[in-house]
Amino acid sequence: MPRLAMNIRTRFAPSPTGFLHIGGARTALFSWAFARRHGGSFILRIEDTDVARSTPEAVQAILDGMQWLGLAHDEGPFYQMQRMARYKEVIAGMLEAGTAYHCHTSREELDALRAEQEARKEKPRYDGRWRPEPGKALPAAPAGVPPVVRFRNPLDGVVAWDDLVKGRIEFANAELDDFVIARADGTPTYNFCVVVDDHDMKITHVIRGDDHVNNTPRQINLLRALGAPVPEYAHLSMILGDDGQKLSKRHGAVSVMQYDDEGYLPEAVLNYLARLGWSHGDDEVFGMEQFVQWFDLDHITASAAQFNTEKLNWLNAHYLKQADPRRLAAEAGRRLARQGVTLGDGPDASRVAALYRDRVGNLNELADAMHPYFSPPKPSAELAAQHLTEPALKGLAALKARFEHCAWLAAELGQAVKQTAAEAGLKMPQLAIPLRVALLGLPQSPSIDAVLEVMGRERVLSRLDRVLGA
RNA sequence: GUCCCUAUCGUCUAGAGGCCUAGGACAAUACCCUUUCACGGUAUGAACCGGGGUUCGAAUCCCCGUGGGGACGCCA
Repeated sequence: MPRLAMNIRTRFAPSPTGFLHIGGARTALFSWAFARRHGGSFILRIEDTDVARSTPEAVQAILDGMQWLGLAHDEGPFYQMQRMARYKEVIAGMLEAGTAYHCHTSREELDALRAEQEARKEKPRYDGRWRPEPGKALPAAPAGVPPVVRFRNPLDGVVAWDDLVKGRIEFANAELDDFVIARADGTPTYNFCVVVDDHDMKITHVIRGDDHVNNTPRQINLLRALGAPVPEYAHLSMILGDDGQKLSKRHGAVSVMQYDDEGYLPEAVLNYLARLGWSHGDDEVFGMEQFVQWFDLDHITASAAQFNTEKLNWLNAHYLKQADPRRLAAEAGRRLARQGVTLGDGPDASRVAALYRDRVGNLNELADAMHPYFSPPKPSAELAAQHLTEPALKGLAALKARFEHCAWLAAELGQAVKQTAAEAGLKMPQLAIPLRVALLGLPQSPSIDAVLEVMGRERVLSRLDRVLGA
């Protein structure tokens, strides 16, 4: 494969106008995996030429999101605003070579032009009125209107490329207009910077969102005008929200960091994203190491995919079940601390976490489940009335006596509960549930013997005292 | 409006002309396990957008239609 011989270089190039959302995260994941898969380099580039909308907070949010996901870049982050000198140099060269020209059309004129074209049901585009042609008389440049620089796009022929996910795509040059590459204030625009950067950074594979398909022919023409090689392109279709609607800042698009807040494990989010629009036969559950070995651009779906929170939840639960209890205890501890609960003088948090990791769907639920172990429970009046009845309390008293000198091991403790129930003429649930309410303030819990063992004799006895009124 | 992309169970998808009476996963339903609640296990229902071609044969190729999406900025 020639692909193995060349040094694969991919990039993720977000604009810092908001948080890193799920669609961006998947684009980053695929670019990262492709570079990793081929032993290449993954570059992070911040496209901040829109000075009005870019913010340092957004840059940080993107960096945080990438870090949380564990998508490390090999080069960068590069900031376009720091590459101004280079862009201006290229623009000057193009002006010199005649592949770009000054255009003095005002915004008002452009608006009028667009309105006319729309009225005629045509595709709105610049009409080339300032485009120099042999034998064409250009109007006199109006004074006081700083010109923009436009790219001189070929008039006819077609631009085509073999998109690595969508197959061959062709555009007639007649559909394209002479787009602005530098604003009146001299700052370069997106389509221009991308081309210069991708070229300078020797990007071999441009993996990006579907919404850039229409920019690609312009960028290819620009690349040709610059005498630069054209990279491979892979356009990823978009991700729709859970409701099938497209994601936008005001509808459904959430920061990847929100998944952290909601108790998702990064490996679950990553695994979910990997399977959203890409597949490896029937494989569903796999870690990043495996993903990198399998990943290719041939098995990416060309159509849009709908986000499915339920499947993400299932993967999250799956990863929770096999996560290291110490890590889970730390994560739950972080969350409990926010509620003012410390793990300090409670039972072994790792053991508690181990008791619950296969019963909860996310870290917040885990924290909730662990909560009663670390702060005294307060059974509601309803629960008390329902379960802490006269016969149940008698049973609990008997149980307490037994617990005082019973060996503190799950098997023994389970036996103790069974025997006490039998002696008190109670069925197992008739004693086990009141016991749960007494210890945890809840009628449900993991196996009662395991709960007892983890909680420890002292804590069990004192909690029993509380309900027995001793 | 113009251009571009796209179309398999509710959802994510397998499928690259015969292996498909279309497979897997999530979700759903039922049952089992069980000291509670979960977990887990087993089973069931559920799809090739429509119409034309091409071919001995089409979910797979082509065309048209329809649905969905994207783009049409001195945003990225």
